[in-house]
Amino acid sequence: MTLAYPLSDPRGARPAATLAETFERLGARMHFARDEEIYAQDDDADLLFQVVSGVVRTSRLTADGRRQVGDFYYPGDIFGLEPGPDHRFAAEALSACELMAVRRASVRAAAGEFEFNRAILEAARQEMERLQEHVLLLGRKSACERVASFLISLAQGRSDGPVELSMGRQDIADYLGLTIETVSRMLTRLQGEAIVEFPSLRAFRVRRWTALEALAG
Amino acid sequence: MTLAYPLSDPRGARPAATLAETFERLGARMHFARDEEIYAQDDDADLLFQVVSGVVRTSRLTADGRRQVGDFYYPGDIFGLEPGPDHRFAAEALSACELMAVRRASVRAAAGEFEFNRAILEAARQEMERLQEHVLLLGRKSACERVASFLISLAQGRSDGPVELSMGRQDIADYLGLTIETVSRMLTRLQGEAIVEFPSLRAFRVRRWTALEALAG
DNA sequence: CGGTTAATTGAACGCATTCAACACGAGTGG
DNA sequence: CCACTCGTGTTGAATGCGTTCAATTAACCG
Repeated sequence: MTLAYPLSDPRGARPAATLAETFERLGARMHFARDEEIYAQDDDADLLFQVVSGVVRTSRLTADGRRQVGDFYYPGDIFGLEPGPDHRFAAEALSACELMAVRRASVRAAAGEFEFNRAILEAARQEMERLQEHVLLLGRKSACERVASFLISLAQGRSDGPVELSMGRQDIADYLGLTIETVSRMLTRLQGEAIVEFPSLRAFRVRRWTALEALAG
Repeated sequence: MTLAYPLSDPRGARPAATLAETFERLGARMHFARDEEIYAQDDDADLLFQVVSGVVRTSRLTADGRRQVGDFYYPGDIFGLEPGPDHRFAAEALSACELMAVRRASVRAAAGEFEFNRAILEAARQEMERLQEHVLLLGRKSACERVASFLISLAQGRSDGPVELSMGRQDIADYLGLTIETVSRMLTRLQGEAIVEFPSLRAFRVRRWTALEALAG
């Protein structure tokens, strides 16, 4: 990891209008290489991050080695916001990443800034929404439905152009609570039914949206 | 549902120190009978609730009838905080309930934007913690581990006295992402190994804590 | 080209589900 | 007090989905 700017920089500035601006003002720009750890499980949750470029994965390891991927974070997303004083999930760079980081202390110092507080709350809400959706997926969906849901969540918005798959099959499996083999089988099946198409291993295109949505449960 | 006090009561009071105090001051006391709906899926998320007595269950139904229980809320817990403008999960009273309810707008008006955000954020964090734990459980734990984890979460704190099971087997199953039969089998097994003991269907006692924790994964 | 890692495919297994029957408890009325 | 019923929970047997283990293929990079 390389640090471009010093981390602490209160500098007594005025309230920021947007979270992005606050990160720009109070934050430090950081760079992480592919597969580099951003923070570890059980680390102090001191910093709050916003993705500028690249993709980040959060994950948690159980004692006996099983892994659960929490989520994937894309440019604009905020992560590192934790319930307690330490990180329950570790964070790693899926690809080369550029991040903005702010200390919690800085957040507190700038606490008068309504907009900033509001933005953190907004981030917490997004996080809750992701988590609720994830609980429903893991609790009540079949393997096929999970994979279909996952592809939809990646592809939605991107009209019809090919969507990049930033993560490998193992990451997808650990995110969906499946094995890598099952994920592979489901992808093959979806491709066989001409619902999605894989120009390469790391990119796909949705061919039949309604069919995919029907399969997502 | 019966309403003891009017819902809106700004009364120009001072900022509250804690969310609990805010509930005491601004909230309206509400009563719900067993199995009564507190709010429905897709209702406007206008109110925020705190449990005074009784137990509340949140749940979500999929189109084809599968149900996922979000969580169970006990006295002191806050629920109803949602990411978006409407409720993704419905809430029902598991037993006869006494709740304090406040309008979001009331809290914001009375406590000030800052206090409001701080308190809500704190509640959101607790909710996130529950959700993260739930994701790990649903994604990577076996049926036995899920049931053991569930019993532990209910029993922790309560030294060794019998713990009440406020919910039926179906609720437990829908919370753990299992079927009612599987839950029953696991409970029978834990009982057979003298790890827990069931004086009645709706109460249990932990006999061997370390064994139970070992099984929880 | 090899050499290496990631992904797919196949076959056998096992855990949880499904379907079905049975047991238990609480409430009701004879 | 017992018989009846209904809801809830338990138990058994068979099925199936996803896993596991193993082998093969494909992609990537020197």
